[in-house]
Amino acid sequence: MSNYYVTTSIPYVNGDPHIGHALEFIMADVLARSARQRGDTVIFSTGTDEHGTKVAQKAESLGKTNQNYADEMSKQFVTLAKALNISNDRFIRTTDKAHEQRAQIIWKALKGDIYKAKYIGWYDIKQEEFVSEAQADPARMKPDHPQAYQKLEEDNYFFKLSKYSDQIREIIEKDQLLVTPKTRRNEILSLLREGLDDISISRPKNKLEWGIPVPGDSKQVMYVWFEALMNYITVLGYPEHDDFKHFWPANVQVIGKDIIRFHAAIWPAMLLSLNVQLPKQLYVHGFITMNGEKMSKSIGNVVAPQDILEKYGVDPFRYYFLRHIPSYDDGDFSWDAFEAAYNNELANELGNAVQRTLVMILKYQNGVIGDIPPAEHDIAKYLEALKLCHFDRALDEVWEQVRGLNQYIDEEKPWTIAKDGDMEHLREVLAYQASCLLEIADLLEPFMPDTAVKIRNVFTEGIVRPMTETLFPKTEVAPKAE
RNA sequence: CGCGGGAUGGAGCAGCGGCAGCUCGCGUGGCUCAUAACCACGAGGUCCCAGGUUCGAGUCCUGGUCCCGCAACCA
Repeated sequence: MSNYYVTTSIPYVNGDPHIGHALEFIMADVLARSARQRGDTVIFSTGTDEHGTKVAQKAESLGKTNQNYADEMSKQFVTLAKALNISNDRFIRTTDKAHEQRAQIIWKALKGDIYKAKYIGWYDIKQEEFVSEAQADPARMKPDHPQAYQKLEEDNYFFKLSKYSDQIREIIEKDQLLVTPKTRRNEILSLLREGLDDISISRPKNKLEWGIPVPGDSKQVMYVWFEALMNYITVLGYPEHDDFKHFWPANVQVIGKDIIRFHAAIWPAMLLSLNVQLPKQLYVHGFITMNGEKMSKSIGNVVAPQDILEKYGVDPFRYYFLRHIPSYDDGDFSWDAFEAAYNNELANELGNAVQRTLVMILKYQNGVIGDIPPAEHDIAKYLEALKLCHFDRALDEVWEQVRGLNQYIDEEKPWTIAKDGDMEHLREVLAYQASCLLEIADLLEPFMPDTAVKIRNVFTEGIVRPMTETLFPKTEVAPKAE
């Protein structure tokens, strides 16, 4: 029995929650539920990232105050998490007073690696932001261009990231910070081999006031990324709270592939500078495409998580994204693929296995199961997959059992046994079926918690309790699905 | 030659030196307990291209083509 701490990255609130956020939520949720299932004490934290330029701009364009806008958006993410049956214990907002205060404590603790310098770069006057050398349009660097950039300099605080390149590289090479999957590990290692440069970690207040004030400098606010990363420990009450002492370092931090750099370079450097342990594992998931295309508002192919949830319900949603989006790669969503998975795998294979077992016990034994010996299949591969965040493979393993059960029923032919009148043998066969389903329910628990409960309700206590409704009703038209 | 990843039957993936495999879809047959569900069998692949190493290469090496991600202020 140990403590287990898992986090998601905290979504930036400049847009509505999308499928990618949902994916990350449910993946982390599987880890949390699975840890609880094996008896660990778990803290599962998620939240929202709410400061910075984009949020301020968005709020302004909507005629709202920054805080009001952030409040509304944050609420949407809370709603999504609820709708997805996410079992998070904490929900941190970077505008929480506690976070702001602790961020300032952290800043002070990092003092030794922070210095003030001038940032010089091309500045886009209209957009009110610096443009990186790589992204800048060369034509606009010439002064006679109508929208010419300005060469501008401003005071910034910098963090000595460069100092930590080698140390972080070694830690990742030794898998003390395990980066999963391997390809992501390679990616970050090559980045670290090139060496990291120091990063700017503040903004002048006269350009952007929507941020946490830099302690001791009323003219600067913290750069949003730098401060957002701190949420993983501020939520535990760094530095003095017991939760921090007992639950840090995190067992797994779940992130998307677009933010590896921040989590496998900047964040570890901050922790090293604080003299705090690094998380044990960083799991990096991919992106979801829609019918093979990138989802974007301009293409107009964005599917909101709510659309799917309304039509099919939570567990099928969780199931599809955990099994059919490759855990180590990008994946695709299409209504066709979703429906196929729903009908074949959930309704036909699993739902029907429950149904036929249930009906036979009712029909042949008046609902009495009798003694149920525990079915003990080898779940080593399932556990291994789960440990490696290979959610898709873990579910493949569960379906091996579902399929195995259907084969078993077909081979034993309980209906024939019933006709032949060998009631004791029949009882053994049916009890074994029930036992398999109970085991499947256990394995499914982290992935489809509601379904697991429903299956257990039917078969526990030696007597069948029929379901009030079909487990996964099949239908083409929008079902009120379970 | 900035860095990293990928290219395997209609779709999604596994295999990483020894007869090319899995799931879905498709076809045929079987069964009847069941959500027209279940089970069995079958068709379908020059494993991106060109060279090379090897008795033997999706699997290793070299070169090329195409796709994807990252590339110090966008979180």
